[in-house]
Amino acid sequence: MQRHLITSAIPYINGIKHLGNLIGSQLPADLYARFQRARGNEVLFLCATDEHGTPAELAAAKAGKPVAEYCAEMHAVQARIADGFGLSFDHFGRSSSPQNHTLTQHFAGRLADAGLISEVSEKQVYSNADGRYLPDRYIEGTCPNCAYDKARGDQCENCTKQLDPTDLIEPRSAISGSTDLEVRETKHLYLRQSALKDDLDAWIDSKKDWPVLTTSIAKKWLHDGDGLQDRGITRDLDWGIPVRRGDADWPGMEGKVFYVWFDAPIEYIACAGEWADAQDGANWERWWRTDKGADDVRYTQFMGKDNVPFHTLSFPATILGSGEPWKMVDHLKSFNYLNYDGGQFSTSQGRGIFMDQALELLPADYWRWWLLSNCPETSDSEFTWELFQQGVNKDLADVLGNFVSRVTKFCRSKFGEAVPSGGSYGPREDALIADLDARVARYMAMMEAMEVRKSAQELRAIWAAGNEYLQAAAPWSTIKEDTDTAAMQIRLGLNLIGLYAVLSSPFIPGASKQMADALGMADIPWPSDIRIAVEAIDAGHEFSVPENLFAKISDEDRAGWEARFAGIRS
RNA sequence: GGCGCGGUAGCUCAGUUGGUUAGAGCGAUCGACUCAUAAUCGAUAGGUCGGGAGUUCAAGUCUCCCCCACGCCA
Repeated sequence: MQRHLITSAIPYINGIKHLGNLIGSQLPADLYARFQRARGNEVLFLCATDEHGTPAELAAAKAGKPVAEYCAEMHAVQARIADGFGLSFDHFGRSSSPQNHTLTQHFAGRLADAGLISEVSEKQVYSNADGRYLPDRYIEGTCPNCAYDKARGDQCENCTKQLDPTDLIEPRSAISGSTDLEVRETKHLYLRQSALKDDLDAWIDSKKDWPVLTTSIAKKWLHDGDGLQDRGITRDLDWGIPVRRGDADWPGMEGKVFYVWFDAPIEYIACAGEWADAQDGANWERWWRTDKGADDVRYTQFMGKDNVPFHTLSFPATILGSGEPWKMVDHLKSFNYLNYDGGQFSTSQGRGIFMDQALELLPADYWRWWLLSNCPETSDSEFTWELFQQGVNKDLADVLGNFVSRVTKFCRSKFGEAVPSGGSYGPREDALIADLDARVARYMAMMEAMEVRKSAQELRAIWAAGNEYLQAAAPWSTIKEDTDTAAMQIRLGLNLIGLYAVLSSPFIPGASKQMADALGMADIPWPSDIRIAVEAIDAGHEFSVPENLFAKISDEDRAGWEARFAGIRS
């Protein structure tokens, strides 16, 4: 039995994610986790909310709530929606957990002991009215170059000139609008990633099977310009993990917190601790420590392309630098973006379809199937309502759903609601079994390789094979002169439904369960031999005719949704 | 402006280390069937593989130049 540690990039806390976010990491990660579990492998699938940083504070302020309370509420909302989409996390944690506080401080301490942390003095703008330091993008003013009056502290959007906050004319806080600002000298910690550059480079070079998208991004950061830059890992904020050196105070760092990008990936590890504590003390180190049983673990990360640098460089630098035997990622699967109707999905602009809205329209399986079968793997891909309607109607309703209908309804009308007996498989059935054998092998190879679109394509072909068989066997004709043969043909059809239920479960868990339930089969094992699998349900076994598994999306629905989601979310 | 990823049938996309008549699904057209959610099955049509030059016995697949779209950065 293999052991798979699987993590999805952790979604930020400030709001409900859109479908682009979903297909960019959580959904393919879930597909892989479900596949590995179905095959009988041991899986620990972890995800969490990323809760620290200025955007969380601002979102909380906008909602009129203390930030801790806001995060707790939004975490519950995201957890509920994730559940609605069937995302099968073993634990959905929080980067603000006590476990992550301890672990983040631990890593910082180890890195400092290893000489990989440097202290740097910086000048930052402090807002007296807001009672806090303002990062560059939270300072606005008039551009000295073009007189644009909404230039940000780091750059003028109008003339693209780079700026320092002190360059701005009449600078003001973007949060409160206050002009009561002053420049203060403040000390910060930097992670000396540059010292680990060669180690990281060698590590990346050892990953021959990673997608080009992944390695090319990592290589660019390693070698571009002056090479990998050191990175500030602390901030002058209230909300976050207090800067401590292990369990000791860190002189000079009082009142500061770690930067969100330092503590967020550490949550992958801390989340296992949260999981263990929720399981009444399960052993989490056997998943994460190679000296404590994680040697045979295969660790796979899923993420959008924008997250690649942090997962290939910053986080590995943290782990390597600690000098401790933590599990490093084995395979890193990254995704491009899903676009919405000619533009981008946008959380800040409310453009596109958000996860909660999607579930109001249709069950999760519809979205899961379409998104996964159109997954943006090699390049950005496009969501349009027309493509969505076509894909769902054809693949789910016509090919799979209708197959289940025609088999079960034909059997009910001719033989009753029990698997009919009589006849035995002949050449046509042997040919189907041989075909399915090859297709299932390809399907599994594609799933193992995390080739999401190709897996979906093969699964669809497996569904279609059932219709092809039925069309050729034509039990509705056979039954006129040979009842036994017709019974055998429809018995095979019913067995195919069972096979489809288990094979499809990583993609469409809901419909898979409906199929299994209709057959009265609680637990169908993953097929190791197709011939055995299609003889699993014996004559006499009772079944029921399920409601149509998938309703078609009408042109009226599509037009209505298209109009409803054309604007921005209010 | 620099860098990155792409530009393959009407649409969405596959095309390993260069090698027989460039593939799939959808859509279209025609036919078959009638058990089924007017579903299914079969067949056909459709591409000078963004443009140009080069290397090679042979290039969608390598090299160079150019054009276009998108993204990142300064």
